[in-house]
Amino acid sequence: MRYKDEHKIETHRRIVEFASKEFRTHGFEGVGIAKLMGKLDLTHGGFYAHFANKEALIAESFALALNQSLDTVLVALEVGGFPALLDFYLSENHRDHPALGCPLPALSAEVARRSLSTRKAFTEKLSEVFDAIAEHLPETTYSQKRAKVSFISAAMVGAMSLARAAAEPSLSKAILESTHEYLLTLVKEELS
Amino acid sequence: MRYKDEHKIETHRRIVEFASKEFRTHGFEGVGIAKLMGKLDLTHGGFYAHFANKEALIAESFALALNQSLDTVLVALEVGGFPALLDFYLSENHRDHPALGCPLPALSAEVARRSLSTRKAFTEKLSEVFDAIAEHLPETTYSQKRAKVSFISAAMVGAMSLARAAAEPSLSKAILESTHEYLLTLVKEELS
DNA sequence: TGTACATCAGTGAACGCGCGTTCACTGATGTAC
DNA sequence: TGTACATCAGTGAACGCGCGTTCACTGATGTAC
Repeated sequence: MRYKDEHKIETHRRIVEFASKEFRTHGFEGVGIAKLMGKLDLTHGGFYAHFANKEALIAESFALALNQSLDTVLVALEVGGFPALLDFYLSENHRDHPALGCPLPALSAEVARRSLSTRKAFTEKLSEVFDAIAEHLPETTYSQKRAKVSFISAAMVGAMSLARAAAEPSLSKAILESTHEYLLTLVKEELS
Repeated sequence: MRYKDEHKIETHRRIVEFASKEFRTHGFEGVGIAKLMGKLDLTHGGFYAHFANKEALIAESFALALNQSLDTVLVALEVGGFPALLDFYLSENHRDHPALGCPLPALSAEVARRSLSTRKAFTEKLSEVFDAIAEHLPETTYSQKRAKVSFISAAMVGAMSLARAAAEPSLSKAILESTHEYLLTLVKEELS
């Protein structure tokens, strides 16, 4: 073959990687194929040599973002347990940089409105994420761990969504801080 | 004047009311002016006699949705306190009918990406909502009440966002139920 | 009560624009001789 | 080593479409006589 195998794979990877940031920043509908490809010094026509359509890019780049976010979460857990996870997830830095953060607060409401196949891909990844976090919990049964992970995730995701929407810095910060406080109490209780 | 005062006001109200449902169902970008007006048996041109632009409609109809949602929340609180609120908010019925439900899980991620004026209108309404709910809490200080409301709201909003995105019914239900369980424990603790 | 009139809520054609997608093509590349 | 060639990653014009917004207008209405 006249191009190395790596070549096309690398371009594909670059598109997915960049798209995952753009989607987190502007939403699925706020990112156009032509502009996206242009920012990568490519033209829009080539897009369809890599993806069946925009929906396929959405599913793939969402999964990448969730994987990357999970990696960060696991590192925090290994370094400092749940307190470290709360510190990093519920930080102002995370709030102010959606492009590099967890895709759930930025995009899960939009995922709910997309095709069934996109939602299925999302669901599978989310379940994997819950399982990976659950392993770090002290609860005895699997279902207890899953329940606690679901709750903590819901609270963190909701807090981040609301904190990003709030225009008043004090309100935004208060949402992050109170969620941090209550969740910290919850994960510390189990140690006593 | 040749039309009654009520006439234009009533048309304006119909547009905002219907738009608030459409936005919750399809997102801000998923609703077009022409189609919206068409469904109300009006033509798109008339829209600009009622609103400066689409952004103004977004701000106004989001505020309406949040007001209506607050009314429902307050009724639940008066009827059965926080347990009743959790029952209704974290129900499958609420999950499956976003058009008539709370706009926060459906739209707060999108609000975060809109104009500052829209975000300011959102922030003010959200603060009012928090205050109204806070009055039903037993905590002694205002800031304790606000902190608890922020946390409960964040958890409910996040749980609903994730539950709506999840394609697997068992996962979706599990998120709602575990959030319900943990929040119920939280609001019952204070009684002991 | 019946008619002429002024108002303005609502109409609908038109605008420029960006969207997702298709497709005939081009030209940089690795390979074969 | 140097050249001819086949491949296919990427190009860019074109498609139909819906978007938000503007604006000259129409015609249903309540009012004045």
